[in-house]
Amino acid sequence: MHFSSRTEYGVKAMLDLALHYGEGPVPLRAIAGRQSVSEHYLEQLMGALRKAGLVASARGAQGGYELAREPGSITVGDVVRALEGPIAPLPCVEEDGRAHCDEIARCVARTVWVRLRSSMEEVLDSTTFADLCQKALQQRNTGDSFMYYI
Amino acid sequence: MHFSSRTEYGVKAMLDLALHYGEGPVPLRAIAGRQSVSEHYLEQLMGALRKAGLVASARGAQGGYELAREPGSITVGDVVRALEGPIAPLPCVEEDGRAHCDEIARCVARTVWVRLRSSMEEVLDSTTFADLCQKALQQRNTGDSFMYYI
DNA sequence: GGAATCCCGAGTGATCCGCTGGGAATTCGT
DNA sequence: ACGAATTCCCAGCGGATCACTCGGGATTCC
Repeated sequence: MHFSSRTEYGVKAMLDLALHYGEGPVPLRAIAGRQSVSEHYLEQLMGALRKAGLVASARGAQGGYELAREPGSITVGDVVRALEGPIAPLPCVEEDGRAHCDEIARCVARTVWVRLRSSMEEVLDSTTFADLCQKALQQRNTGDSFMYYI
Repeated sequence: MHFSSRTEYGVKAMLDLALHYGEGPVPLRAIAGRQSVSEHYLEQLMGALRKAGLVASARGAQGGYELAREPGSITVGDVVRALEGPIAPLPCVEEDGRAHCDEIARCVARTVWVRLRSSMEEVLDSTTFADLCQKALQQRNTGDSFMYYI
């Protein structure tokens, strides 16, 4: 049970953008280099993030990506949903109605998955990229060796 | 991001066994029938659960499976780990040391995954099959139409 | 015009999932 | 002793998804 690495890379990229928020568009090449991810692969993820309205893109020379809103209003959950689909440990507890299981009303096992989903959403939706930025800067200031995200 | 249906079926099967705890071995066929799962497929899952020490098996006629311990001492987390491996949203936050990422100490994104893992474990490890049994019986008593698990 | 970008779709090898099949070993009832 | 009921084990398999790569088109700045 893992999120795919799309999500891992996507969150890293978004954090990178958050750390450069307000400085104009950041080209993919720069992000890919800092995060050691294939530029071409990252491109696909950014496409999804753009369609989800989380990043804005500028084409042409001096173009690139930037956050579509301020870091404090974008959560990790937003990114996960954009890249991975609805957050749900099993199909039968996805939020959109499609049941996929006709025993929903009286399925006892399902109560566990519902609680699990809530608890996952609580963590993911309560963490914004502003929070992560702050943590990153803190880490940089306490002279903690070297900062990964420049 | 879903658990595989191994887990879904496995939890249902374990709950079935829990509801028949103390009545001697339950044959696979009975479980498979009640839970509408392929008997042969369920067999594989039970193999994993047996190796994890969660169920005991009796071969031959009148054989079958039963919980290896009392329902109150087996959690949903136990079953998930037996069928799905360590609970971790990303490989880099698996409990056994294997890092897979050399930036662990200063990777800010990782803190989110760690918190997520904890929160998932908290839910899964705090739910025992005795709890689920109780919920199932409650539901049966409140005349809630019909009980799925007989 | 030319370089730097984003944009898009197609292809690919590996891996896993969900399931099926066949058959051996074990145990119980008669 | 026999046969039915069961667990056990291994092997295969079609489809899906993942993590990429490749190639090329469109756009924008200098």
